[in-house]
Amino acid sequence: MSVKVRMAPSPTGFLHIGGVRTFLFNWLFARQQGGECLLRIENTDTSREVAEATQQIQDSLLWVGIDWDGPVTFQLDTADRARELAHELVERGHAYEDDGAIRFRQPKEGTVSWVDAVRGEIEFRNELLPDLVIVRSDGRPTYNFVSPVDDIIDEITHVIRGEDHVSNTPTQINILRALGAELPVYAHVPNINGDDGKKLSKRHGAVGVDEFRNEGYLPAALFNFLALLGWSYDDKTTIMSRHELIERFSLERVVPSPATFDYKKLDWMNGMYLRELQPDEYAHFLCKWLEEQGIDWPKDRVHATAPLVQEKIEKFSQYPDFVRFLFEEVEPPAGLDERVLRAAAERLAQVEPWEATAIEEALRALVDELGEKPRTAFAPIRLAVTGSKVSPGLFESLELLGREQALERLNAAAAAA
RNA sequence: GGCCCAUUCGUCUAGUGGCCUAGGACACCGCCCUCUCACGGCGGCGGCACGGGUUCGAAUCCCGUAUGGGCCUCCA
Repeated sequence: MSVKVRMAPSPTGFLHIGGVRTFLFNWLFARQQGGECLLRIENTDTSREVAEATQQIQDSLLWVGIDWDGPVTFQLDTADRARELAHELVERGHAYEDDGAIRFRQPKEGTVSWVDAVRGEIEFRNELLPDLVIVRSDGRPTYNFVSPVDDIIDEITHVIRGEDHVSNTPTQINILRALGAELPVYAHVPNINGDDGKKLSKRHGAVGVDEFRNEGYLPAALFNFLALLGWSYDDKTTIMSRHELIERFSLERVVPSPATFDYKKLDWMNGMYLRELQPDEYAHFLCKWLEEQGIDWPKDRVHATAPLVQEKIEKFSQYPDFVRFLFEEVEPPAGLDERVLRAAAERLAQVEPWEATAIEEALRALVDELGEKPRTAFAPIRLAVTGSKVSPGLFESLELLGREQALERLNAAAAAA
């Protein structure tokens, strides 16, 4: 039998990064098994539905690189069928009416158990399970009923979901049995926490996919990072392509304990991905990001800066401040070494051609003649030209800035000294 | 409170009874490289929650305790 899984977000808001990780495991498993991965929006509780959410969820998944098979389906679409089945259960004594609602009748003795693909055997005593409402008094079926019903309809073979569903599982199994259906394989993946051990939320940092996008992370890096939260390939492999991840993923290697989201490690990994990009790809992604952020800097100049920053930043949000001096005026501090600045201006006026290598040669010779150390002599020049103590390579920066502006800034800073 | 789950360096993890005086990665610290910042290289710090068993031998198996988390809604 071919594998079929489903990603089942509820449209109550933007897609949470923890949800993305759970969906990623579904997706990886399906793709690896050559199976199908469905997207089902669990909108049974219409009162909590947020209008934009459905579209936003799809955009977010696609951005990260997670797609699905067939059309997007909605839990509400099978409400009629669920209601029918509920009434059948009533007729057969597996459910009963209660104040206009319908409650599922749990078995009164024995246990329900299953072998969870990530946690092993889990067992509950039936007598402790409450008879839950499966159809509300207004006729709308509830999640815990429609979900297993949809799994039957969709012929889901593996239910891979967050560990917060563990305690729903015995009830869903009892419902499936009462309905005479076969059980899927269950795999409950661990939660993702913030650094205080509590559920990941706003106060820990970014949690919505959009926020990661705005910070300038590469989808491929986030994808790789998320895959490693609760899963590993072996004892030393960290960077893996989408293709490798698909090939190597397995539910057996998913750990049962919750993970903490480590933003610093994500930054490092994103830097790795950024550095491995071809220069033109890098520039392309960078331009796209700038456009999304509404930063309107000349494209050709942005392209020219790409090789200067590629080794130096780990996410695009660090880009604007790093190269701002090439696009806007600078305000260097007063009191820089006037002697060095004037000498540099004078020397740079002569440099031919105006290219990084020639500029470097000239400045190094000058530093030597002045009897200065490179590190001390280049500091005021950098400050005068870029307005900052931290910048891309000085010579490349000068080349890009252009002679005219470079001299202007050098002289202005000298005058202020 | 009840039920269920979890517990290896600060963090992500490797580890399925001897290969472990516990391996890798991020972070942190130091050194090297160096025009700043990064990158890269080298080195360092740092962990099996605790207590009992089982066994010739336990991070690995069992029991208990502690801690953390999830669920207990006519939410999903």
